[in-house]
Amino acid sequence: MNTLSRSFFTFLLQFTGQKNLQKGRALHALILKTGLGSDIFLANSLVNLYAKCGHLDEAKLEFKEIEVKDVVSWNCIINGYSQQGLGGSVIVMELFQTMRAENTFPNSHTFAGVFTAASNLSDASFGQQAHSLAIKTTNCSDVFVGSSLLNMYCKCGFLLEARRVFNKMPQRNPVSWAAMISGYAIQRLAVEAFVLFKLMRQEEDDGNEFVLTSILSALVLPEFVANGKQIHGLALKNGLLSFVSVGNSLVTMYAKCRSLDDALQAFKYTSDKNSITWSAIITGYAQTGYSSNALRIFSEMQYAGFKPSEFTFVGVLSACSETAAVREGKQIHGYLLKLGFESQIFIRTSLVDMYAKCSDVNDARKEFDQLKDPDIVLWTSMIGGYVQNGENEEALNLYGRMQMEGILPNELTMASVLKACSSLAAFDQGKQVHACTVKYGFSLEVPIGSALSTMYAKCGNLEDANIVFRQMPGRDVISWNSMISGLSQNGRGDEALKLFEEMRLEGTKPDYVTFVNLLSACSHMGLVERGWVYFKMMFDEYGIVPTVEHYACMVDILSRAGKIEEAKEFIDSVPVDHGTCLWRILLSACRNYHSFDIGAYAGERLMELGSQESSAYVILSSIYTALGRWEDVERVRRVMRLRGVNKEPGCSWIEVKSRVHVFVVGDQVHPQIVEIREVIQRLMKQMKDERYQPSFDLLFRDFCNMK
DNA sequence: GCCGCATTAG
Repeated sequence: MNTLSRSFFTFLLQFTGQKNLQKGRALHALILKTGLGSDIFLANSLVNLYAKCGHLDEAKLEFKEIEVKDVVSWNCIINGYSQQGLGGSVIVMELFQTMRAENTFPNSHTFAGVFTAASNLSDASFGQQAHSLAIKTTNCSDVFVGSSLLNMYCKCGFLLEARRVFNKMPQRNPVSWAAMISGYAIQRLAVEAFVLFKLMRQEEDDGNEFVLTSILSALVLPEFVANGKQIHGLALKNGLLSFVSVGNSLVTMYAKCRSLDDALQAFKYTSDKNSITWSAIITGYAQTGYSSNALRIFSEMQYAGFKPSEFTFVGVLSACSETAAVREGKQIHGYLLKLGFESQIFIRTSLVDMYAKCSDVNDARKEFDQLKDPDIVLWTSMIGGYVQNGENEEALNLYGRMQMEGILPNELTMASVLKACSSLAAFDQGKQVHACTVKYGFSLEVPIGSALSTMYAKCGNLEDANIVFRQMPGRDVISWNSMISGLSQNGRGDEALKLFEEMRLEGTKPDYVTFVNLLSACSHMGLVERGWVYFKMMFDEYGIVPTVEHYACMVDILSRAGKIEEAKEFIDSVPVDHGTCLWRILLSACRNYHSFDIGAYAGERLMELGSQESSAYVILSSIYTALGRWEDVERVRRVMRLRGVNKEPGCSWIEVKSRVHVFVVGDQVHPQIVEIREVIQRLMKQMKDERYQPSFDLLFRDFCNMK
């Protein structure tokens, strides 16, 4: 009897290790036939067999059959469920309570499973309760208990607690090191992770494939690429490159460090590629701006016979977003429908994002509306989509609906909503959103801080913009840019230029937007020389190649200062294709300075280029009127009619008590139009009384008449 | 004689 039981047991162990359910079942039948089913060792091992094969229902059935359960019976069922992730871990909590209620004392094996369940659930209070019980009843210096415990604290975000457990461990194995390092990696603490990795190498060995993937996942910024290469070398030396997980982590690491050539090499040398390998290189290219490479590799992947996963689709869809490749995007949309991925929430989010970035905000909304319970990322994507497409009112409407449905925003939601407020100059609403950011406990880090200071600046409240800007714990180039442009746009150019000097002192490298802001500040203040200084500094000191925007600012600076001739020569020297915008600026300046000859020249260039802007034709014809060249006046007006150019009506808006009031030229429909007229009359009278001379010269009059 | 810990992709 004893010998039979022992040999059954040996086979059960073997089949469990092989996860061979078929042979296991046959053996199970044999055990019942021979009447050995009540042997506790065999009964526990049967529970374990079904649990390890993922058949938890059968495991549970066998577990219930055991009349006198011992701690191992409980351990087998608990650990079976804890390996099933989130769903199983909930059941572990119940099982653990029942076990204690039935007065079975947990041991170190139990706690290992319980801590794993708590980490799956990110349930720190469950984990801590179990921890205090473990201290009282179990030998906590066990390496399995220690590793699962510190992993639980890492996954719950208690890094210091995790480190305390880690430090106290009398012995550590690669699992402990991997868990602790990935704890730092999750919190983006690359330096701490790497320091710990070095400590491991000093103390013990080189780690295994799990340790290497953990440390690689921490190295996500270009400044860590050298560390990443060190790990790569170590993996090569220790023969760990044969693990596909290591290859995948290397590809991801190089891509995140923006070393795409290295990422491609790592990809090529990963011999046993899986779908993750392909997704990693595709996402890498997509996120570093090499969208066409991403799409090319996506088709190679299918050619190589790999089925794309949901993660692959997220990567290729983001590649389509970046290049606004709506045709490819729609094809990929069709493909993922065929594979049945459309109900996955982050696929839906990528689709919304793709359509919104392709300026197809209606299709984006269609995708958004198809999901019953959008999560916060999806809400944010849709709201951000509206903002990107200038549909700021829609963005605020949707945000209102989101609040009504009781969904809590995240930092990115708030940044988008603030941007909508900025564009609408919706001051009251902006302040309310500011209050919400405080209520939800968001700090003034990028992007909220910059969005807030931009909002205040765009609404004309520079003092509050500055307060927010000064309180930001860290400022990036975008924060500086938004404050500089806020000052410049509100007529405080001198402060904008001072702030730029402060930015340089603080060591933040300006980008091309900074220089657009600086040049536009110079233009408002009439600082021609200073403008030239910045224009030259941009390339000479920072290597930024000027774009049409910068050339436009220079033309503006020169022509506002009345240097019309110099502006014309400057435009003729511009080495890039600038379309109509530079001539357009010069033409306006010629109107103001009555430089009719150069004005006529600029206007003719605009007509040649087929300008669709009515004002260009209007000014040109008024210049010819002033010069008495009636045939040319007639010719300009004929071309204008022929091309069907219409004057866009002027439009302005203001927010009063959370309502936006829009006015169009010649507006008669505003409900308070009578009162508004009275105020205008009063202002006109006051203006006259104070002897202000409005400019009503010949050219402006003509401009008004042509409406 | 049975049971336990970790990694990569948005």
